[in-house]
This record gives sequence, C-alpha cells and structure tokens, in this order.
Amino acid sequence: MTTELAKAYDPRETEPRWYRFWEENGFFTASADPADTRKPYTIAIPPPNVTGSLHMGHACRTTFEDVLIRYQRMCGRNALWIPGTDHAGIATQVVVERQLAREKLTRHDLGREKFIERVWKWKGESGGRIMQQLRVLGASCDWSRERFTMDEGLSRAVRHAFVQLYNEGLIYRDTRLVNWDVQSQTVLSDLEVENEENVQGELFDFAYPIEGGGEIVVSTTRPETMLGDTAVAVHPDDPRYTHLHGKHALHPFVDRKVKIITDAVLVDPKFGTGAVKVTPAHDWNDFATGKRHKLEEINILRKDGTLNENAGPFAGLDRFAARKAVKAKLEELGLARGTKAHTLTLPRSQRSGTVVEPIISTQWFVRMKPLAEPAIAAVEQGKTRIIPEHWNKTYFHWMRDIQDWCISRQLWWGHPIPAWYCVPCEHTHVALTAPQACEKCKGPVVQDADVLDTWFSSALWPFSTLGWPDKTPDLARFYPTDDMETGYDILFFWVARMMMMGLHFMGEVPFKRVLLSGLVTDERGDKMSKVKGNVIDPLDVIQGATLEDLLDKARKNGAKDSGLDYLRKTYPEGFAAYGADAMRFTLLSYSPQTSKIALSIKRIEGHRNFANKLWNAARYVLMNLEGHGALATQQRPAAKQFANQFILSRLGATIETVRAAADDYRLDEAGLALYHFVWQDYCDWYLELSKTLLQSQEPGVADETRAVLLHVLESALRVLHPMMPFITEEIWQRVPKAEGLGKTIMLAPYPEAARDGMRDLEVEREMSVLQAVIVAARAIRSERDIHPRLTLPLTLRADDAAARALLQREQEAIASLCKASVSVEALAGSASVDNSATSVAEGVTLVVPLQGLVDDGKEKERIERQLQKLEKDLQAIDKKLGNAGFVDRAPADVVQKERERKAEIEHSCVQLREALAKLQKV
RNA sequence: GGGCGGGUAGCUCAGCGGUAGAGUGUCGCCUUUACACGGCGAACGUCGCAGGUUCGAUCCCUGUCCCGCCCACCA
Repeated sequence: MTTELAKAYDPRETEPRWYRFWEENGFFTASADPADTRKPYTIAIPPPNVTGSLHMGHACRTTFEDVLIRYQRMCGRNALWIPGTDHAGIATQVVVERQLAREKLTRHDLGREKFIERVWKWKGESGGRIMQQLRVLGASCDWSRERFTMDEGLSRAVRHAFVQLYNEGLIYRDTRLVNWDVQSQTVLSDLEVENEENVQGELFDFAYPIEGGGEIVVSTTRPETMLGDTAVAVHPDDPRYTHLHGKHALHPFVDRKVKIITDAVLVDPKFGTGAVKVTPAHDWNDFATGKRHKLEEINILRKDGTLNENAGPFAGLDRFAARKAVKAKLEELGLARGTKAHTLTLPRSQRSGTVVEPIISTQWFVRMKPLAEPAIAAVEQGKTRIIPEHWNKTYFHWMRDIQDWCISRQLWWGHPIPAWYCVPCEHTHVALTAPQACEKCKGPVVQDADVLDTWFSSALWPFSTLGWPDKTPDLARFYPTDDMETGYDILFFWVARMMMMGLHFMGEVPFKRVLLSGLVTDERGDKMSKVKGNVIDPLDVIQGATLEDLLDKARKNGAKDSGLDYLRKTYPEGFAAYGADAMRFTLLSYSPQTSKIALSIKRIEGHRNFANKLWNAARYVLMNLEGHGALATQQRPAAKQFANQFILSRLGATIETVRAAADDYRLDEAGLALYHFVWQDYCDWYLELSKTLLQSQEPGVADETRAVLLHVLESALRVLHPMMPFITEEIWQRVPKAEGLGKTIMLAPYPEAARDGMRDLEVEREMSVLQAVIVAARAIRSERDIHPRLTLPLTLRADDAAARALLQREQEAIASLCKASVSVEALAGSASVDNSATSVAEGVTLVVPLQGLVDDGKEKERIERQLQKLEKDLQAIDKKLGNAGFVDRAPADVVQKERERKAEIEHSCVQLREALAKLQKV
C-alpha cells in the first residue's frame, strides 16, 4: 500500500479503475447474501429505458438510489436493489417509431416477423450500452437479471393477473369512444394523450336546412365530423328553437335525417348559436349525448385517419383534406355561415405527436374505482409514505377522480391479451392457456390480436419480478420493498397503478416509501429535448467534451439552430472533465422538494473543486504521516490539544447531521454539511492549525496530531463515501488503516458520532472566539494593504480572565494563522497606543500599532464604518428591549440573549470610540 | 374552470416565528512547500405586493400579481 497520491487530481483516472475493481470483486450485486437471513433494506430500481442514451433523469435517480443503498450497507444492513425487467412497450415504441421514421417506413411495410426481429436486436444493443453508462456513474447494481421483455415468468404473471381481474369482474370488454392515434394505429389511454394548448383555430358556422323549411345554424372546429352527425341539440328552455323541437334537419351530403333534440347537459344556450351538432362516434360529449338519446353512432374514419364509405362523396380523403373539402362544398351549397377565430386545445398522442381522434371501438378496460379505494386508504394510513409529502394531494386528487383504464393496444409488441374468441359463435374465452376449441360450440378459436398497455405489466412489477404468482422465497423476503424512487412524472402512469395492483394481488402495499425526484432541466429551466438541442449527456459532463463535441451530438439528434446557439452561448468552452463524483454530488445537492432541477454546470464545477480539495487535503495528511510508522487503529485517538479536540468535536457534529439528514432522505442537507466540514472545518481551520502542532517539540503533541489528522480524514471519507464513491475509495485505499476493515470502503462501517467523533461544546465555543479574533486581525491586515509577508504586531485585550487565558494558551495558533506576534493583556489599565488599528471581536479588543504602515484617514473611515454598523444593530436591540410587550411576553432566554448582545455591542462601541478619539488627537 | 408548486444577493438555490445563508459571479490583496480546481479579505438583499395574527413575520393566515406544472373542459 503506497501512501503517495498522484500529484494532480484527475477524475478520469480514478473512475474506470474503481469501476473495474468493484466488478472484479463482485460488488455489483443485486442478489442478497444467502447467508444473511435478516430482512434486507430494499429499493426498487426500474430498468433503464431503452431509447439509446443515458439521460440526466437516469443519472439523477440512479445516483439517489445508489447513495441510499451504499449508506444502508455501510450502516450494517443487507441492502440491495430489486432490479426490474419489464417495460416492454413505452421505450420500444419510442425507439421503434424513431427508427421507422428515419427509414421512412411504417411497421406494416416491414411485416410483423421482420419488424419484431429488428426491434429486439436494437433494444439489446442500446440496453447494454446504458448499463455500461450507469456503472460509470458508480451504480453498484447488477443488471444481469435484466432480460428484455417477453420473459416467460413475467408473461405468466401478466396472464394470471388478467384472468383473475376478469373473473373478479374488474376487467371487461366494451364498445366505447377511445383515443385513436392514426399514425401508430393504436388506441391510447387518457394519460397518453397530451393537450396542446392555445392553438389558433377557427370556429366554422354552417346551416342545416330544416325539413319543411327554415334552417338551424351550428358551429364546429372540425367540419368533417358533420358527416357523422345524427342530431342537432338545443337547450330545452331556449325560446329561439322551441318551434323546432322534434323536427328533422336534412343532411346535405348523405341520405340521412338529423333529428333536433333537446339536451340541457350538452348545450350552453349562451355559447355560439345555442345549437350543437351531435357526432356520437367522434366526440366525447356527443357520445354521452348519443347514449342519452339512443342516437345512431356513425363511424366515418378508417384506422389510418382517412374517411370511410359512411362519408359518402368524401370517402377516401384524409381527415384534414376532408375538412377543407366539406367546408368548400358547404360554401358551394350556400350553407356556410362564416368563420370566427377560436383558441382551442388539441389532443395529441404522447408517442407520435399526431392529433388524436376519438373513435368508437371495442377495447378492454380495467374498472378502477374498486382498485383505487384501498390504494387511497394505504397512503392515508401511512402504510406508504410519499416523499415529499405535498404529492399526496395530487395522488389523492387523481385517485378519487379516476376513470376506467383502457388497456388494450393495437401494437405488435407487448404482452398478448389472454382472450380467445370463437369464430362461429363469437363466445369469449379468457384463460391462462389457449383453449383447444370453443367450450360452447366446439368451434375453432382465435386469440385477441391486441396486446396490453405496457403499464399494465409494469403495474405488476413489484411482485411479478419476484416470481409471482408462485410463492417464491424471493417474494416472501423482498415484498414489500422499502423504497421506490422515481420521477414525479410517472406518479399516475406507474406508481399509482403499482399501488393498486400490489394491494389487490398481494394484499399489501408494494413499497413503504415513494421518493419522488424532480425533473432535470437545462440551466434556463426548460425541459431537455433533443429537438431543442439542450440535452446534456451526463457522460459529457463526467468525461469532458469540447463545444464541437456538444454541437455534433446535438446536430445528430436533430437539434434546431436555436438549440445550437444556446449551446454556443452557454458553454463556449464545452465541459472540463468534472468526474462522476462531482456529477453525483451535484444531483444530490438539490432539495428533494424541488420539482425542477435546473442543472447548473457551475455547481458541478464547484463540486469538482471540492473533490480536488479533498484530494489535496489527503495528500497533506499522507505526506505528514510518512516515516512515522503505523498509527492506525480503529479507535478514536485521545486528544489533549485544543485544535485536535475541536476537529473531533466537529466530526461528531457532522456525523450526527449527516446521519439524521440521510435517514430523512435529505441528501442535500447531508451533502452541504459534509462540504462545510471538509472544506472549512477540516481544511481551512484544522489543517492550518495542525501545521504548528506538527512542529511542536513538546513530547506527544505531533504524534497526537498525526493520529487525529488521519482519523478524521479516514472517518470523513467513510461519511462521504455514498455521495462520492470514487474519490473516497481511491484515497481510502491509500490511507493507513486498522486491520479488518475489509478490502473496500463500501463495506467499511459508517461512522458513528459517539464512537468516531467527540462532541465538546465548550471547545467549539472557545474556537469560535479564536476564529472571530483571527478573522478580525486578518481584516485589519487586508484593509490596510499590509503585505502578507509582514508580521503583524498584535495586542489582544480582554476583561475576562478566562478569555485571556484562552488567548494566552492559543497564542501560537493565533500567531501562525494571522502571521502575527501576539501579546495578551488585561483591558483595564492597558497603555494606550497611538497610531494603531483597533477592532473588537467576541469581547476581545485587537490593537495593532502601525507606525508608518497606515494612513490615519483610512483608519478613521474604517472605524467609523464599523461603529455605524454596530450602532444600527444597537438601535434595533434597544427598540426591541424598549418594547414592554417583548420583555414581558417573549421567552426569558430570548430576552436574556438580547441583553447580552446589547452589552457586548456597547462594549465594542466604547473601544472603538476610544480608538477614534485617539486618532483624531494625533 | 379545478388543483399543486414557486417568486429570497447579478445567476442557481437553501432556510421558514426571535441578529438574512450557501455555491457561483464581482472587487481588492497574495504564487506562504496540501491545494491557483487555491488562500485571505470585501461588497452585495424593504426575502413579489397589500393587509392581518403576534411582543416580534422572509417564515403563519387572507387577498393580490406574476411564473411553472398537473387535471378537466372547449359546438
């Protein structure tokens, strides 16, 4: 074991090395230690999606999960990931559609067999790449259980779930209006439809001639749907139309009469003409209206979005072409009544982006209300905690207003629906295996050609991946999972449905906590999108990239010019190699409350600098240990020296803070505490103080200091390890350690405040006095432009004997940290020093005689400034203490504290005024 | 229309009843053998606006204005 660290810190050198080490030594593991029979800490980890690149979202979630796993493991729990293996559909769909678009193909062109072959191959390749990338980030998870869908076990679970729900009456088949994606040619669930708002459209008015004379004017944003109209509705109380009740209008294009109906639900008499065309087969409200009035439902669309034979003369036209044609024809017939600008919301497919058409179709649905109730109760009763808590409201809101879920999809990938139809008698069979023949008529059967929504199988994931429906040992041991960590964007899609299915099939919640992280955005807070060109690849941040690299990648992803400009403007130099540790630490540093993580490269750079700081501190410690034999024990060294006591106390405090924060999932707070401890307490104060102690001739002092330096460093590495796994491992391997700590820091025990630290509040208080004095002395030097090489003659005066004793005792430390010659004396009766700089800190008066070094005018100004500030504070305090209400009603300790502060400030003012008076005299 | 967040230093964000914090940026001084990916010091804020509760409000309540997101509706 060498004690020598390379001269410079380069994250690119440490990461691959430790990644290999972990892999070779079997630390990427998803399986529980078979010898350990305790209930382990488990975290559910979804598989990476398969779109071909690792994005910030994965980096963020993986990091969070990995930190929790490492932390729990170091705390002595058998902690592990439960990796998932499903997600057949969503990712595939994205991959496939992008690929097809690139080749200007539709899936129908390829044919089913070729198509599927191609998809699996592509998924396998990009999936492997992502696993590789996640490891670079430090995820200590084994993805070997990852198999891409169609896994027989999962398929079986899906069939079981479907059949059971069907038998319980919770799955049914019905003819209804559904969202149809004409490009992907499949139905979509409500959640897969995105609304594009504020689209500038037009409202087109036209007239239906009434049988027997007259007309009725209706408005529409989709004129082509009039081909499917079967009624015109008016409000029953609208006097304008009373005379038309029960009459019929004549359809101008097809041989059909359109009934005038009255409906108070559909019609708002104040909107437009107060008459509404009703198209039951292509509009949600009209469908409901049609049901109320038993209207005929006339479908006018084919699957590809062209009009069918019901459209009469317009058959064969695309829906948008038909829109124009219908309008033109109505103009021609003199039935058009003009257009108005109208702002509307367009429903678009989340997948293909095309405008969704509501059409009538027979699909499978899950009855949600009975499933939702227990899922609501579980969160209400705290069986599952959602963190941050404010998501509860959103969860409840959605759950209480839940609609039935359309689960069939007309795609070629995904889990087939275990339903068979008899060809002759149309009887439906739902079963685990294909029936040989129809049980009613013995006729031949065919399987439902549709597949299930990917989220249906995903909803089963917490138990299907553990062997359900069999009662496997894994299922008994690992269900429910402790933590489920994911982005809030799939709270409804996935989390809520897992809750429902878990409770239904297992009778128990699937996880005890749901941790919802924010969405990573660019620095402006805009969602990352390949088209916008603002996608930051975590690997570029980790390994470094030039601006050209970034631009190339963006171009390849089809970014617009404006996106390229954004990159040029924001990252003119590209990225330095900041390393995975800095990347991880930064992702963790955002508060979990935030729903938007506007990733700031500057912040990452700051954390890279932090890693460098730690690296150099370690170099310092190791340098000073050289030639001093083995010091390492697992015990905290006994400390007699003030500085050593101080840092052990701070270490204890930090461990307490970090553990409390981590237990509360506030990794941001944990990280901040560590950042300050390492940089400020350890490096800025303690390492500087140690320099004097290491020179000490007094027996034992230097040895004690070496032991504390090492102990605190080694402990800090362990505290920090989950958040910065690479650098801490690298340094830890080189630090002298006691035997038996294991071959990796991953398995070393997590520090404990009482064992590794030594809390001493009195020491910390004394230190804060010293710090204040030292800072004040440095300020005197800096503000007078006294060169750092000149020794500052510093006199410290204090009334309090204890304070004097402290200053006396730590004289050497003060001298070294301010490069001063220090003398301590009582305030009372001290000789006045002409031409000196004066400052007051924590009741200690600092005097620096400065003949020839300082200009009196500047000094006057400085003191006056300090006085002004103090007087302002004093005024505020006086106002408070002068308020009878405050003195009477505020807690005694608050009042007392205020009084003490007042006394101290007054004392400071007196000192400063004296100094000022002296200056004016000169 | 309903709901949920957010508005704090130039920027990115913590804090959330008792003297306003961090990182980054800015301005000085310093290449002192752990570190210039650094050290030391400084400047910077009517904590969106208006009321209320309170001895005391950035924090709690009410209203209001912006910004973001989600859900629903849209002839």
